[in-house]
Amino acid sequence: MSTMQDVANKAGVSKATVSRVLSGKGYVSQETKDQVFKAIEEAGYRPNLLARNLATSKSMCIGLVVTNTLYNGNYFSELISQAAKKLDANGRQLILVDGKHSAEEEREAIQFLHDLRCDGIIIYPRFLSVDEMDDIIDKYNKPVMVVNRKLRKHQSHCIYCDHKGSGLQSTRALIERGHRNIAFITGSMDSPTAIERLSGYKEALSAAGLPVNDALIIPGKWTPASGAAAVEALLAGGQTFSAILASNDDMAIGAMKKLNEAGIAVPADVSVIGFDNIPTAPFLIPALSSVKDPVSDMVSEVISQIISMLDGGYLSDQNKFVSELILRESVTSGPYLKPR
Amino acid sequence: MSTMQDVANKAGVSKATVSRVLSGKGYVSQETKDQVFKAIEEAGYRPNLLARNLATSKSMCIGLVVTNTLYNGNYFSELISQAAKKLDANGRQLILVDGKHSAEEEREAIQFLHDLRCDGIIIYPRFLSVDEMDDIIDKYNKPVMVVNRKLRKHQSHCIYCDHKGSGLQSTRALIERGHRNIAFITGSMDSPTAIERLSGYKEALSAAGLPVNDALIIPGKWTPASGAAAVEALLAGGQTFSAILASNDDMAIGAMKKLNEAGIAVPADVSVIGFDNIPTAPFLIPALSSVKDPVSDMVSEVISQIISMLDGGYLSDQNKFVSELILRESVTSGPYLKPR
DNA sequence: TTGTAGGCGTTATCAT
DNA sequence: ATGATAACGCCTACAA
Repeated sequence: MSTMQDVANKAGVSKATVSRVLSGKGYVSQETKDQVFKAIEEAGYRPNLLARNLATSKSMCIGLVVTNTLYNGNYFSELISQAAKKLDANGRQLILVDGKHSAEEEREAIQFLHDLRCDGIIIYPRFLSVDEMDDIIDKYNKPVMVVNRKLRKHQSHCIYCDHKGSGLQSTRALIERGHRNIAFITGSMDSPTAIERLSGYKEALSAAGLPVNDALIIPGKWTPASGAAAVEALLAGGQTFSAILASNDDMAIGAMKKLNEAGIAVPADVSVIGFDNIPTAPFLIPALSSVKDPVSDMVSEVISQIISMLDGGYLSDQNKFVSELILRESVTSGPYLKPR
Repeated sequence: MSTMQDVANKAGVSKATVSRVLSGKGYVSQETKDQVFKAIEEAGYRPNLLARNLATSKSMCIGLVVTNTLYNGNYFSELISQAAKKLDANGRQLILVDGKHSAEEEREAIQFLHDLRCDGIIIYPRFLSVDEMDDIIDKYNKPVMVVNRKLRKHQSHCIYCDHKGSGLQSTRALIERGHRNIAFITGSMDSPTAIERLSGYKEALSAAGLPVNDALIIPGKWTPASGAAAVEALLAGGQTFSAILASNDDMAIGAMKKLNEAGIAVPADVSVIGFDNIPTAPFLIPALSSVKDPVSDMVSEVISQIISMLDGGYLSDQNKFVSELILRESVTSGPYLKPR
């Protein structure tokens, strides 16, 4: 690997001059510029980014910590592609690090990014508490932004979506359309998102003066299989319900399948709403309504803010995103269903 | 940020000693070790990986170039999560770089990884020609592996899946089950994968003495919408067909939807096979057969080989993967269908 | 406009 | 067992 010194020798100038030519800063005569470029060409010279970053203590890289359990399908790919695209448009690179399966490992991932001297860090947390993240933001001297969580202290360093509100909104939509017995399939309950969606559901019921029936709340694990199992449990329990609110589309899909197998029509007999609005779902199940989780918007905003911080700008406080309920035929009122 | 020198001062030793303690190489008395650790703790010291990498010219990072058009759903997320997991198990990090929309940009992505002094590079190419990749492998002095393409020169630096073979295999399966008029929905024809799958289809027909009917070959673009459009074109053209082979599952899903809308039953009237075997598809369409693309296996193998090279090992030549045809009810022979 | 020299934070090779 | 000291390759005042 040829270095800057090699180029300098070949061009008959000093390292500093080569550096100037490359960075475009400082004055350099056109003549020497040409010589230098020629030498660069001849030497097949390529700058060593490690050395440059060390010297400047900048890396033009933004780290993203995502925890493994999220590495799933459309949601994840949209998150990543959005981040990569947006950063790239700013001449920066994305470094993706896996937060794996625990708070400790999420901490390590952040530490790694820190040790790598990333210009900024985006955390899409799974196990880390908001308080700890507030601490991390305090300690770290470069921009850190948290996605999908509302922080207590550093309110402008996070961006989130009102999951409780969307649980409330979608439940309310079902109620308004005449549903009284609405089953709810939860996500993994170690996830704040799952908890918030459930609480929105409960609150909407209470607000409408409807009872919260625990037998209609079935634990799921975000997967299609767990959605199917939930419906199976519902049917086995002989529950009466005319609608199902599943905490994500994958589970809604699993639920749909079980309903079909049981000869229960959607939406004629029962209505289903999911969350996330994955693109292929409505293609297959026109009847599936969904609450669109605004991942791309959130990621996009987070990156804008990091870049703004790096450029010495201020952070906005507009950090709460709302998700949009996309109603399809599904929510038309079905008959109260007592499965056979 | 405190440096090694700070720690050394605090502990009353030299930088070199601190370095020894940290790396575990060389002798250092237990006593000084303790002092150093204490000093590290007090100073909140964290090693600067940039400096370390510069000094060692190693980065413990492996770069992965994936082109944007692949940033899609399950296939992509499986690719990434597999890579991240496997590398992590070897104490290394994944750096994901976007190859964007052209050969030039793919080149730049590789260059970037090179300049970053990654220990190795994995290329999942889209626009780069195999010849150019052979050149790149020649020039680069660290491990480079290419996924999903068969190279001419560096046969052991690539790993690929026999897409033609799987097109052949799935077409043959349909023929064996009595289908004579098999429609084919292509992928984007600028993709070698799409071309190979199509050629497998044609070859299987010819081998069985069946005519290749161009009117049954409809161009698609990998998306569900294009799959739906393809079926629409098929129906509009009044074509007779009892089976559809779609070049991926997303298009198969779109095709299924159109068939349903047209009142054509799957598999009773027509059989459908897709490619990739995305996990939610069979959940939605039990009748959808699919050819499983062995992404995870390929990525896993590629990483093993890179790690082996880094450790001075040899490369295996077992670099051809076969995909598995997963038959569901779909391929039972349907009646020759002349759409109304 | 160009060159010199010191620094970025490590590692690694010598001595001691 | 420990300490100087020279790399690693680049940037950046400061001088010339």
